[in-house]
Amino acid sequence: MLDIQYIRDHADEVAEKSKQKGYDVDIQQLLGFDKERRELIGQVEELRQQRNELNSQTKGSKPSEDQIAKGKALRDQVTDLEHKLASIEKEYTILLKTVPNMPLQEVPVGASEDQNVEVKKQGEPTKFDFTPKSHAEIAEAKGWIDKERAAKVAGSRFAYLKGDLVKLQFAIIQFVMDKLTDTEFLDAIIKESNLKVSNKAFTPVLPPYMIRTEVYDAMDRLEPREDRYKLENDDQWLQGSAEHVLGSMHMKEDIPYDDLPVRYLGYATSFRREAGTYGKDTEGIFRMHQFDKLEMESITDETTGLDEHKFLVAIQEKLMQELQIPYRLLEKCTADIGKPNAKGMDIDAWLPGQNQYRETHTADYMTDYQSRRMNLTYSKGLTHTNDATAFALGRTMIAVIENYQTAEGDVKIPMVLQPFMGGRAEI
RNA sequence: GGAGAGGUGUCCGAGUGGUCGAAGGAAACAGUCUUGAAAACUGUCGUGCCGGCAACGGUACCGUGGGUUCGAAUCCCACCCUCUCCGCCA
Repeated sequence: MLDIQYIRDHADEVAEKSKQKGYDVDIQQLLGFDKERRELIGQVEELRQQRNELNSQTKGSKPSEDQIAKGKALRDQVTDLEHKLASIEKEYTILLKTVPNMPLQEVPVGASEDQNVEVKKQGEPTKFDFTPKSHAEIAEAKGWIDKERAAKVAGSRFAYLKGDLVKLQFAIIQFVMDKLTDTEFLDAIIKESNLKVSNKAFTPVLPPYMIRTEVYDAMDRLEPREDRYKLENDDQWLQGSAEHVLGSMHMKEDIPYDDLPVRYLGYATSFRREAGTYGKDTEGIFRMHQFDKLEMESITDETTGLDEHKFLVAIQEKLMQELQIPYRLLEKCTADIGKPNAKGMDIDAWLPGQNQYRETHTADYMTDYQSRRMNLTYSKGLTHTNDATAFALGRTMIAVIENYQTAEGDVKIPMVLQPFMGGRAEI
């Protein structure tokens, strides 16, 4: 949640920026509730004060009839006002929660993802002297993806991945894990991109795939819950991204400055209902209900947060470069960065079979210099910033398959992945 | 699934109706002493909210939510979580 004090002080700005993000929030109504709420708090606390004073007079001895009568009267008044306060507070909180985090100044204003701004293009789109196939066509020919049987077993938008495709996925995982735990690799990126960040290695994490309602909501990632999978008999959900369970890992903890940055590399199979996206992007293994991701997650302080964000993006770029996959870098516009985020970037890989760039990685930057959204507590007034970037394995695989296909229908494995594929150059 | 134990401040831990925002210890911070360090000693040391420019005042918080009472960390009810043992399963 955005801090109410920040909203009071910057009402117009908050209204304007919420709108830019696509959230039409009635700030004036919110401030009305806030005012009403504060008046009631004042009244309630005054009554409580009276009650406490009465109690401190009577302690130690039996209270007189008169004192008891007075106490009873006070109790009734307090209870009455507390009920009123509770109902106002409820409406107030509902409204407050709809206010998104504020985008940073540099985030381009835009009404949809079409207005994301291309920051750079790296590598020439792969050209073939034959007509490239899409990943779905290649996978079908190779027997790598079986959606029909998956539908029989699990329903639509699931897939069995088989054979070499599975090996490819594990190869990519191992490749990324090796790189991110290698401080020399990180050092080189820091130097190259001229960032003031630590070269601390990422800690690999296998997180739980389930998350409690309360925690999910505190992460501000629960809504819209139509897109989440709820477990019927428990107060738990299947996580929709490793970020959800990694970001909440240190909830309600103090993290000493000296421990920063905290860096995790989480691997998780993630689950989304993809409600409302029926019929869209369903070719091959796009938009599955279940997908695998490697997620980088950093917790930093307010002075290094933005550099850390740039660092995570630089890492993703470097990984793409090492895989020699052409890509473009997008600065996400206000409408696309997501409710709890302050800034975001996408890396889109070139997909020859589709003749277009498609998102493979994303980087979200959250900061709560004006918000307490995460419900995290930090030592000595530390403002936390939190970055998450996802390395979508399915999408990356698609990019590898499409960019490295041969006229014979094989796929040449990038040099960097070959050690993890048993030294094979082709599959 | 059965049985038991337990959830108190950064941590450990006391506290069974008013004198408790909460003993004691540890850690941390500042200082005295010391050439320096350790030890010892002294002091500081939770968070949210409301009001206030501030000093500060008020209020709430002892797993969560209800209840009893003039008054609840303490009594009652429900729930959640953690741990141990047994059972079952992988």
